[in-house]
Amino acid sequence: MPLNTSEKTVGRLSLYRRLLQELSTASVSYVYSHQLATKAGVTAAKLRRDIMAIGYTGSPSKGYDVVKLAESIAHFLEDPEGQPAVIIGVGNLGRAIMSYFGGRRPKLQLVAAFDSDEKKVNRVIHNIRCFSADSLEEYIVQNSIKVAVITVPVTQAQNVADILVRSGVKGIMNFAPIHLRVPSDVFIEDIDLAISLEKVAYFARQNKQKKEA
Amino acid sequence: MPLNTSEKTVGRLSLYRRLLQELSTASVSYVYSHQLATKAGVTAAKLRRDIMAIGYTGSPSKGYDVVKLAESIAHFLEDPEGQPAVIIGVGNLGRAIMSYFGGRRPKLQLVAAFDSDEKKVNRVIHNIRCFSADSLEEYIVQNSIKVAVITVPVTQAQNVADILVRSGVKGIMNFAPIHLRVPSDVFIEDIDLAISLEKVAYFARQNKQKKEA
DNA sequence: TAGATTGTTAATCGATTAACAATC
DNA sequence: TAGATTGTTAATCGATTAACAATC
Repeated sequence: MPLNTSEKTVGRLSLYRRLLQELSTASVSYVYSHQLATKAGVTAAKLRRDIMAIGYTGSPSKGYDVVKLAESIAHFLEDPEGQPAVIIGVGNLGRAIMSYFGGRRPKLQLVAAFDSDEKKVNRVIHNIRCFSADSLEEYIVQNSIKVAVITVPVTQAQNVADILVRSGVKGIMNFAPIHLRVPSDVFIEDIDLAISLEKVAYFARQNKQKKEA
Repeated sequence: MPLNTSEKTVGRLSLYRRLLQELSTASVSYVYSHQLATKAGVTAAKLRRDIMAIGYTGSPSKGYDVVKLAESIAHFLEDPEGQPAVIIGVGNLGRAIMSYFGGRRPKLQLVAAFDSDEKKVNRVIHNIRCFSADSLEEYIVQNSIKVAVITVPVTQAQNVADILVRSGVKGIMNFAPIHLRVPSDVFIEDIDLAISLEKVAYFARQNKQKKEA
């Protein structure tokens, strides 16, 4: 099981697993690379390469065993002991994320939310309890949290990130539109909604220009 | 102004512009490539290459003119006539996105929301009016909408995408965890929150394994 | 066997990086 | 001029694609 799997490959494996789970609930036992690849929007060769990378082997006559491949990917992606995660910032976006991930996956759950607004403290939103931002560091250390989601305003994001890193967090999903400065051993996934929408608008427009040309 | 600018380059240009606007409000007139690059989290050489690509030229003695470069990027990214956008799906995530983009940029605004739940129709949420999903196609055609955001449940996403494409939409920001099938001239930006969080968890864990090794 | 698959290697493509000349 | 920048080209790196051998 190689440690140097690329970010893109990991993302695709996550996608394959979800599609395999759907097939599994539909009582499909085997799937060919091109069938799964079509659902995932990738080429069959790329999918085979990804699956090969985690050491799983298909059958030339039957294709891939749906249940076994899903388990194999889960074994690759998931910590068998589970990975609790926290979210900091219970605004509109934060609450939407809490709703999105509330009890979604047993091995990867949002277990606590934090906000500096005392009115939100001790409320339970989408089954996740909200704590005071003052208790963030203590909570992370005591519960050995390694994964966090940042949905605070941009002005507070770096400060929150510093606390997270200091407390031992090693992976951050960041919605604040700022490049967070963290040590190289901390993984950051930036989700910049403004940039994404601007990209969509740009390419939607380019398309128009092409047609007119 | 080349049409074949890569997706990544467009995203970075969007980021540069935001940082330039911040500098502008702080009354900074000139900025060197390495200063701006540090804020953006890229190398100075890459930033210079990106800026070169849109035909803007800096000064070896002063660096880049903050206001002029921001205008130059805006001219590259934005439609001078403005690009209205719509959102389909007024659930938790949809409302958060509406809050996020409500009146953010004059040239790129969410002008309408759509939902199949009649209880939401005609309500105004974060300054955006909610319409019936039945009127989606008519609205898009009449208002020449080219940009849309999909925040409906996964089961409805492809159906919505089909309506959007049929009505003339050319760019879609898709939050539903499904690979949408659209013509090649329609740009799709997939934002899969589950995959993103799973990636973060994976690399947070890898880090741990490395340290232990 | 024949056929369609899978695993694997070689070729291609593109983006990034590094190095250098041009400029104020 | 000297120095630090910018614009530009060449080298590198990695991912993707294409081609082919191995397998059931």
